[in-house]
Amino acid sequence: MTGQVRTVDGRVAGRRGQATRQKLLDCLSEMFGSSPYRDVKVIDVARKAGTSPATFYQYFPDVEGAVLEIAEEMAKESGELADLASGRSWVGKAAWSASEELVDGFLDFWRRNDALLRVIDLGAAEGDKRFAKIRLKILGSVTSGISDAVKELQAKNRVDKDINAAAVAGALVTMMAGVASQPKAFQAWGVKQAEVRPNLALLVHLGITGKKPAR
Amino acid sequence: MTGQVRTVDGRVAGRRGQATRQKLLDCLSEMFGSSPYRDVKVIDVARKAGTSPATFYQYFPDVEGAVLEIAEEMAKESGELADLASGRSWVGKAAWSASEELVDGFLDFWRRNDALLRVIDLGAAEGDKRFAKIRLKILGSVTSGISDAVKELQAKNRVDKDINAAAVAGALVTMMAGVASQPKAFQAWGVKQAEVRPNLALLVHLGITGKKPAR
DNA sequence: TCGGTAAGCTGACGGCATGACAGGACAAGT
DNA sequence: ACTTGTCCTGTCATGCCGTCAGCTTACCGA
Repeated sequence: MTGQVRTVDGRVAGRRGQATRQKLLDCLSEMFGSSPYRDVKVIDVARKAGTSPATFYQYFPDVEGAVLEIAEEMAKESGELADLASGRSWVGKAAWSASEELVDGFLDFWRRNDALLRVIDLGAAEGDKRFAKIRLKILGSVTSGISDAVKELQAKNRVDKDINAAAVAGALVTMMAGVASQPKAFQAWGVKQAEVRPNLALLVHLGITGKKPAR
Repeated sequence: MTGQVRTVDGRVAGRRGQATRQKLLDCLSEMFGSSPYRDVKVIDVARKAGTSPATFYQYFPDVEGAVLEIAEEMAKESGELADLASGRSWVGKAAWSASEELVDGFLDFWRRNDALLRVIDLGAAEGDKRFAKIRLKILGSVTSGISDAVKELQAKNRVDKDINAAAVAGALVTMMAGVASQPKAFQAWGVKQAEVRPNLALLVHLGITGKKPAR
């Protein structure tokens, strides 16, 4: 699918080249966890990878370019999210456990990749289409899964027809993403971590089925 | 309340000084709207304000310091948000219009200040306590307003007692904030702007009252 | 074994941002 | 006009950015 890996100046990267390239990506990933986005410098990444800034620019046009690379990688892993909403039963008790699992799976995924996802969110919000595209790829599968669930319930007359399934799905996904990326806020509001998940699951259940869960 | 405005080296700023200081802040605000956070440079702000970088460093330790200043200013204006949730009736038809007005007011506020709020969110998510504090100040009033509404309904036995009011309120506020900061995402999911607000209001209504709105 | 070729890496450079300082410009009062 | 205190900027050292030429390394066919 993707052609060979190429350097900025057009040469094809060999074994060794790909290794250093990957090492640079790894170091950059790690860096996002430890220092603010604004302070991530090429020279630091290069030093950490035991190479020079010039080498970095052989493989990436700039820091953003490298970030996009990492993000693409993560987007591939985000396929696991799709199963959290698709192919589930959203009726009765099954709907409640589906909500719980959706919230759990989503929050876990987000917390595993929080630093990177923050950067993607920022880029997308600032209007960068490349970041927006990746964000869509990551969230799209869950969103359409939820959207389909709502539409199915609408078809069975279990949910009002004048609800826009996609809008509700998008809002619920956005809610989960937001909650996952600001865990400290809930602490400040006097909410324990353990309390967040069930209450979030409740809101998801309410949003999808329009009813209180039957536990 | 706040003491006199002081320069970095401790002198008190006079009339003229405060004027240039303010101009720098204004130019910085404007800059956030037009260029990515990562690329905002002191020299650009200074040039835009018709002064020199040295002057900037007279009044602010760095870009972040200035951002915090602007953010504090905005936090003061965020008092208007408090009235969107407090002192409203959350029963029957009144609850529906309260939901609509809450969503409208919140989204408008967020979109008016989106660039700055993005930066605050990022700072808070990255663990900077100063930004987290400001974020709390902005969102706290709405959150506690919603939280109180839920608690009141719980007291009247109209909402289950095992719901954590603060957790639900926080999640709803986070949802609104997330939706406001990523309007493009909904477009990509095929949802028109006009569709977002009513569906968001529906979710807010469901979350607070636990019931579908009586329209 | 031995060039030849392409890949891989780095030193070094001009350019720009940062941050500190001293001294000049300015306004207001005497 | 002179003084005083505030305000601004020229200048400098430092450090990062992004690029290039050129050196080293690995691979390959003869």
